[in-house]
Amino acid sequence: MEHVHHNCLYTMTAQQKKARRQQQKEDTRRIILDAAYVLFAENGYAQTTMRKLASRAGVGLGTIFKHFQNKPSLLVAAYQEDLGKIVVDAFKSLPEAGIKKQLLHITERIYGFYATDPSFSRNLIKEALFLKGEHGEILDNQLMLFLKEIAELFKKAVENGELPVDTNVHKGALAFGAFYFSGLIMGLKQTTFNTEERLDFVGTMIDHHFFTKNR
Amino acid sequence: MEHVHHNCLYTMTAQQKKARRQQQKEDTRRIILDAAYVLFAENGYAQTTMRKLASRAGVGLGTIFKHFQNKPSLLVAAYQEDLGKIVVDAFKSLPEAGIKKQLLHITERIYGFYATDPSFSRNLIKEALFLKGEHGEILDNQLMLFLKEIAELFKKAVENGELPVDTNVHKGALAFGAFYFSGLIMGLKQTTFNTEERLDFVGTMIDHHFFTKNR
DNA sequence: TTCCATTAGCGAACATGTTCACCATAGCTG
DNA sequence: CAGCTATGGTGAACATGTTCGCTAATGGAA
Repeated sequence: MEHVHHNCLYTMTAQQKKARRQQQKEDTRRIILDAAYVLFAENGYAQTTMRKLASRAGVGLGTIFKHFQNKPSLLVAAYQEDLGKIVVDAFKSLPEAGIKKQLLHITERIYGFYATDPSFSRNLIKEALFLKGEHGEILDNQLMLFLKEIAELFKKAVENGELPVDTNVHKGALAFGAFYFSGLIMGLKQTTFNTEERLDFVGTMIDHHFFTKNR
Repeated sequence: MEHVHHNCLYTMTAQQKKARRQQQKEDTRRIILDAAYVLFAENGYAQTTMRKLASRAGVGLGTIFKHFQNKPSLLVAAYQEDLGKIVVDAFKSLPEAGIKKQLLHITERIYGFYATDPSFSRNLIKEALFLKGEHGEILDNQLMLFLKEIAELFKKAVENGELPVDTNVHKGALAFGAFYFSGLIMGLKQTTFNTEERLDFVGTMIDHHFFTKNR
């Protein structure tokens, strides 16, 4: 990443000039974010002091707060890209057959991420849960998109004839979301995340909710 | 509440003497807890500093930490009695007919509590979610008891013939728990808790999970 | 080019949760 | 009663997230 040199200013177009400062800001933001990602992973959330982070990123303490409202926002920002990629990957590698298999596939991928470091994941979930401000809204949007994608899977399952035609795909997605989220929280409450067990729970719930004939 | 006077020591039985110091400790704990309850309710969680609380309770700053591990524990301790009462009341005033009605009744009572001050409730849930230490375990036990009670309701519904005999009451309770919890979180994510809407969600989910004939 | 407004960058200062060494007393032991 | 131990009570000290006024440089305006 090569910075435009100061002397060249007069050769730049207006747009280039306009973009330069903004670009520099974006760069330092990136530096902070990357340093945060590493430090959080290496030393955990609480142990990663804003001062240590500033030092590691090579910026001033106050600079961090010019880019992120507070520590929780920074935590969420540092890991939402990762999580986003995992979700995208999960949807790309979807099994062809069966809505249940598909849902469990996605669940497994995401649980896998949280399972690698439960203690850290607890902090992440805790801080992300009711996060306010810019990053909170980003999270909400991602959640909304996620549910929309899930609903899409349900829609296809209905078209396949796997689910009855009167299925409300939106409600279906919400039900799955409830199972997924509860399973996640239950798993994280234990010291080690038992993915097997949690997947079994979600699978059972899906079975009962979507594939059981009652009375 | 009248304290035993120092001079009377020699007239006390061994047990009374033994109990005295412990009793005094319990008393100051109570004083702190009550002051915390009031201050949290009046000024909110973040605005209630440990110093203000110490001042209000008439104890030293350090004293608080002889009774509670940290601020989140104090928050949870201050409100888990309230919540416990609400749950007990909800079970006492249970409608006779219909498991769905019963579940929604309980849900409504609890949501009602959280709805009165969503901002505060967000803090409470956030801090209680993965709370460690003594108070975390108490919470877990209460949750377990709650689920057991719910399972009991399911069992009765099975005996009534309202639900099929092969119903797994434990799984049923967990499913309800997932709906209840998700509904709570969704509701609290909004600035004002729309109890009506959330109850509708939980009701719909219960209907679909327990009373829908699929295919 | 020169001037001006905006803002990224910065760290001292502040607020607050938490720790800890110390004190006083309860309550046991002889 | 006399001495000892354990511990409730205490606030100074500390660590850390966050704020805020300052500086310098960017980039637009005259």
